[in-house]
Amino acid sequence: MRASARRAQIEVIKDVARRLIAEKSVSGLSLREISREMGVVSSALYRYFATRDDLLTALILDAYNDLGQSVERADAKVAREDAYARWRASARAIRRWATNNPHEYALIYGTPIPGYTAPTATIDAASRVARVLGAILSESRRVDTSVALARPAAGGERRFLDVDGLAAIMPGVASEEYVRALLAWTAIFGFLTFELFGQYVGTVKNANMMFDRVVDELAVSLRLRAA
Amino acid sequence: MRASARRAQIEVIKDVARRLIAEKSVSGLSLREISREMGVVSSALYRYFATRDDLLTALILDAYNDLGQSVERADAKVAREDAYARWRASARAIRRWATNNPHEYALIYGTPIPGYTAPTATIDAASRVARVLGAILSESRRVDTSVALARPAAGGERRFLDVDGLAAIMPGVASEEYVRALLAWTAIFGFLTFELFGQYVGTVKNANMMFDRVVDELAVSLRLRAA
DNA sequence: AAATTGCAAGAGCAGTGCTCTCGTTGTGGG
DNA sequence: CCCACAACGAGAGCACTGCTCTTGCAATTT
Repeated sequence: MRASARRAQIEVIKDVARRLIAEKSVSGLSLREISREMGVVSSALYRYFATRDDLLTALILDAYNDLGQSVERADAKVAREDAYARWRASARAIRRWATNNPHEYALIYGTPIPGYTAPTATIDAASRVARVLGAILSESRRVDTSVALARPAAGGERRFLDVDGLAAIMPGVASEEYVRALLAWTAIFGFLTFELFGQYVGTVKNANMMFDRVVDELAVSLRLRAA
Repeated sequence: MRASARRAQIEVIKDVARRLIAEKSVSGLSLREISREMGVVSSALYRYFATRDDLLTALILDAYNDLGQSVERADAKVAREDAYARWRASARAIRRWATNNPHEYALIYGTPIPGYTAPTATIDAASRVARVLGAILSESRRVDTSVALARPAAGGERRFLDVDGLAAIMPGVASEEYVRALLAWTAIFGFLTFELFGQYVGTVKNANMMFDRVVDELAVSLRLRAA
């Protein structure tokens, strides 16, 4: 009974923190304000989070899992064999989550907190999105084994990539494609970072449409879609 | 005489601030510590910067210009007509600057400061890099007018892009190429953000080599280089 | 019923950004 | 030349922050 009360209290703290982050920003989040909102004294919070960064770490973990779950669900709604539709739906789910939760996006994809050593649990949660994208690519190759490599590279990927880790995320995908796969992943989040952080001001007027174009362009590059 | 002393003092403040940002982080930058380093009382700094954010804005402006100048110089060293070499040199210059000044990179490409309205002067400085990349693409099209558009799109770019602004940055480039051009720009910085903010842990082992591969991939996409 | 453990309260410390007032000192116009 | 003005640094102070420590109460365990 006491343990569940504790878990509930932790959820309350995180919820209030999320609300305050949404109102102000992450830098404007203060434990004292959370405690004031909760009608409790600030030192009480330290029973649940030893430090402000610990609270932020918990929020980061939740954010990664929330995003990951959103993308997994979006992907699951599409016919398994339609790789392009899955790719598009997943990418759009990422953007939808990011634009709906810009501050939490900033929390996980923005400037890291000074002591930027990510706990392993965080890395695990962070990979959920990558796993979805990897699975789409992987299964598309299983369906259509005829896709010829446009530019069969030298294959020295082991020198600069963690080939084993990547093979686990997208089994069956030729290592010559890893660069393009990572580039697509990077481009998706690079786009959102640029959009949300204001770098597109003066160039992109309708980020929604532009995003779809970029997603299509990347789909071509990944050969999930014909040019 | 007094005006120059004032300018000098401003430079000292910014230099100390840059050093402290490099040591700790931008969030760990405090005016009081700057003042202590300078052997002056903290309120004295307010004669030069009305607010902490004003100081940061000044540092952001300097960072954009420093990066822009680095890239301009790198591009200038390469034979004008060799578009691919210029592209690669410029991209490498961006990465070199970013890895040499990670905290200043975070300052300009990381999570924006709460009051995230960028002054116009900042936007101007920020576009210096884009102008270099645009010029490379633009002049490459002037040299080789035979490049056929791989996928002549519907041409409705006006609906989601600031076509006029983009045309000013890369004159002579067909608007059907704008998406790919913006994508390349986005990918470069997306890569650096992922690299510097730790998202590549567990996948990319040698970011240096991977970056070159990505730059080549983008060069192909921009048709600055044959596949 | 007694002992232990979890918890909130409150005071307090060192630090922050920022404001205000007060002498001092350099500078330009009459 | 000298004086009024403006710029400047010093210092005190306000409201805020994260975090620590002690105290007393309440719930759980033994």
